Amino acid sequence: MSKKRDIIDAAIFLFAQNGFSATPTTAVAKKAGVAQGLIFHYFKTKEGILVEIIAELGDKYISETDKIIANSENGLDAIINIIQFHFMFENENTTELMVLLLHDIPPAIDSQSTEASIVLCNRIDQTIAQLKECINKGQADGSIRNDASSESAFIIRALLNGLSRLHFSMQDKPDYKTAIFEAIQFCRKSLEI
Amino acid sequence: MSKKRDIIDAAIFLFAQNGFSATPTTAVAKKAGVAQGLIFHYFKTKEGILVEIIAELGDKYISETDKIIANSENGLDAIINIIQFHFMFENENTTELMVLLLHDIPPAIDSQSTEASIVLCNRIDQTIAQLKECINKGQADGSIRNDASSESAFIIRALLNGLSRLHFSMQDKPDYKTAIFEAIQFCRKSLEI
Amino acid sequence: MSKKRDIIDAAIFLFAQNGFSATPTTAVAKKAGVAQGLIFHYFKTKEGILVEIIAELGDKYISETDKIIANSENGLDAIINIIQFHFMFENENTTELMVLLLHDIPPAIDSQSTEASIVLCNRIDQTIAQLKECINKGQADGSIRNDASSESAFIIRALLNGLSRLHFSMQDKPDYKTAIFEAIQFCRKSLEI
Amino acid sequence: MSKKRDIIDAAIFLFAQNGFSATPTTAVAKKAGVAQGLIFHYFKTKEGILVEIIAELGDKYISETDKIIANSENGLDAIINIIQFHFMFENENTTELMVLLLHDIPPAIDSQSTEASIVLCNRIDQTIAQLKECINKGQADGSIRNDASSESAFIIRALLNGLSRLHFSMQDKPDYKTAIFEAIQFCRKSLEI
DNA sequence: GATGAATGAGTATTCATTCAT
DNA sequence: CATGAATGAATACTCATTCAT
Repeated sequence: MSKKRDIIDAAIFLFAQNGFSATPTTAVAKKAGVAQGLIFHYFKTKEGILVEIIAELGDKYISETDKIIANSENGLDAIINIIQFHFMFENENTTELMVLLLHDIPPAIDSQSTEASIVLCNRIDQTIAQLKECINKGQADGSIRNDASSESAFIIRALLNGLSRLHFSMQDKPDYKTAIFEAIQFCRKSLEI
Repeated sequence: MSKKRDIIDAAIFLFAQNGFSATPTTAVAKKAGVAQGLIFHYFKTKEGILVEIIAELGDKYISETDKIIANSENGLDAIINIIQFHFMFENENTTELMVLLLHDIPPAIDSQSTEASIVLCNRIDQTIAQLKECINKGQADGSIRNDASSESAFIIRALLNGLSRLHFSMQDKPDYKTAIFEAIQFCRKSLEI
Repeated sequence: MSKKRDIIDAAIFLFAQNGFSATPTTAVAKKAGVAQGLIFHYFKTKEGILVEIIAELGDKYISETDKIIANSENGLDAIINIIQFHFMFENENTTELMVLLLHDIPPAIDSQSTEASIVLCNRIDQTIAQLKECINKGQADGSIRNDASSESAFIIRALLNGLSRLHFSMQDKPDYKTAIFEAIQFCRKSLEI
Repeated sequence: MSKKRDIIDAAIFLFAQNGFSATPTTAVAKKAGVAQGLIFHYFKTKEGILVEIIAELGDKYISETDKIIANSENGLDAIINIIQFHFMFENENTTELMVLLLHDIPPAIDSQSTEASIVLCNRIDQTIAQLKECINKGQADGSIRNDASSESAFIIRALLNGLSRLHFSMQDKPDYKTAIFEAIQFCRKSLEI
């Protein structure tokens, strides 16, 4: 199973660096130190590697945030903790996350949806559902104001993904630590009673 | 110059639908009703089309927001108006904007930056600079609280881009009008005194 | 007629530098400072330029050698003078001659002969005929030994063209002046009584 | 390795017939009976085929002439034998040699040198070095006159290449057997004491 | 499991040539 | 005579994928 792992790791590195479609399977095989054919033994298609990367990282993210929600005092606290976790996660899984957020999969629109984009959207959907759950919980436990709509979950997800994307792609990044702190304040002020 | 326009329009449509790298220049030529060679007469490379699309739409966005800033009462008002404009712009230029936000340009990292990604980052930088200007103005005119850092500009940009991206790529979109309203509230609560 | 001349001069330079097939007509037009279309106004095809270059230089060479033959004392003297002239000509028309000798025209074999190769072979044939004439004359006037066959003309032509080719294409050229002197001695010893 | 051989053989035939740049790789693949992609599996570029052809034939020529030199009685004898060998070699490897001598490689001048031209010049250099060696040996063993300069090696090479070129490209070839005999006499008279 | 030869469809780009102006 | 937009056929090279070993 070690060689399969080598292939995935090589793919993460190369997809993050050059993009999915600009990375040939020959390059992945070379970096992984295996024959090109072995890739298609483990993954039916090139996209199969991407799907596995997305699912793996997405599931890891979701299971971690699940724990965070379970361990938080109330709904608002859970959201704050998720935001903090997001940036820690981004920091520890920069390369992998770049594959998810900067990947070049055709949009899942017009029935053209690819398997990778379906899996990715599914994982994002789950994170939005988690945030919604937190908002509902927070409104129940009194930590989040009642007029906050559940659409806020969508907004927070957009904010987090958008920040990571900007972080990855911009050369002139602002003071990122401050930005993270600001992001938390941003959400807190918007949600708390 | 009409044929050049036809090529750009065809490219916008196809890049938005299938992604940049999944769109062959033959398809662009066919849709534009011109010979394939003409594409390379006007644009040196396939990426040249993308660069022109990005620059064109980016400049349009920036010049509009410039006007909005000039016509707003104060700093906070300007930001609110920019957010509203953003969604109107997204609505009126959905296809073009999908090219900018969903296109598959390799990340501008590791010196691998492509011309398209450079041009795109440059335009995003300008929009961030505009937002910073609004924050500074708002703090001067008393419409924005003094402890709001200029990193908020980065956050608002991330929020807007993130929302449009989610909007484009997710199947189960939430009630978007509410989301827009929420986004404005989100920012207002976070910035106003 | 000045622009036609500009086209020919540009073509000579570029064909010599990059080879005929590696030189696009756009490059010729650009260097000549004319529109690409004008090339096809003066020359029906790209090969037409090459044909004109070959014919022009070939005819110049032949008419000069004709004069040399007429002015030489005897057959052997004529050949020696032609050899000397050849190297002077090579020196004064280096670029043009490179087009003739290094050009990449498909071989005139298997009925695939191109117009350019026909014109070139025709000119070479004429120079061989001139040398044959000199040998015959030399045998008549007693300056060339009788057992020298008329195939020597073929050999001398091969020697001259071969030397120029080597001269053009080799980096480590030997002392060329000595080589020229040697070439003359080479022929003299072989032909004279 | 058989398919690689098929590709080379097909390329030799087609390059000789139509010239290098006028031969598409599709034609080579078709004639070789392989998929076009296989060409680029074995040779990185189209020119790679040419390089291999040149190196292969050049090395064969050089190793044969090395043997001839070793087996010759003296320096002059070695040169005479090399000349005879050259024409036998030309006869037995006509097609391959046409690729070397008629191919359309841009001149190795102005730093524009292609890999093929570098390899070719290198092989020609080696044959010149061999001839020089023979002249030196001949002057030592008394078979070649002392006032023959080592530039004669350059001249003999020019003569042989020039003769083969003329032979390949001219329609009206003279009695070639006589020409060979003459060429030998030509050199002998010029070199021997 | 693992290799790498072999395939063949795909694709950006080039370029001679035409033609309306 | 002169331009340069427009054409369309040609072509080197890429690359995911298959398969015999």
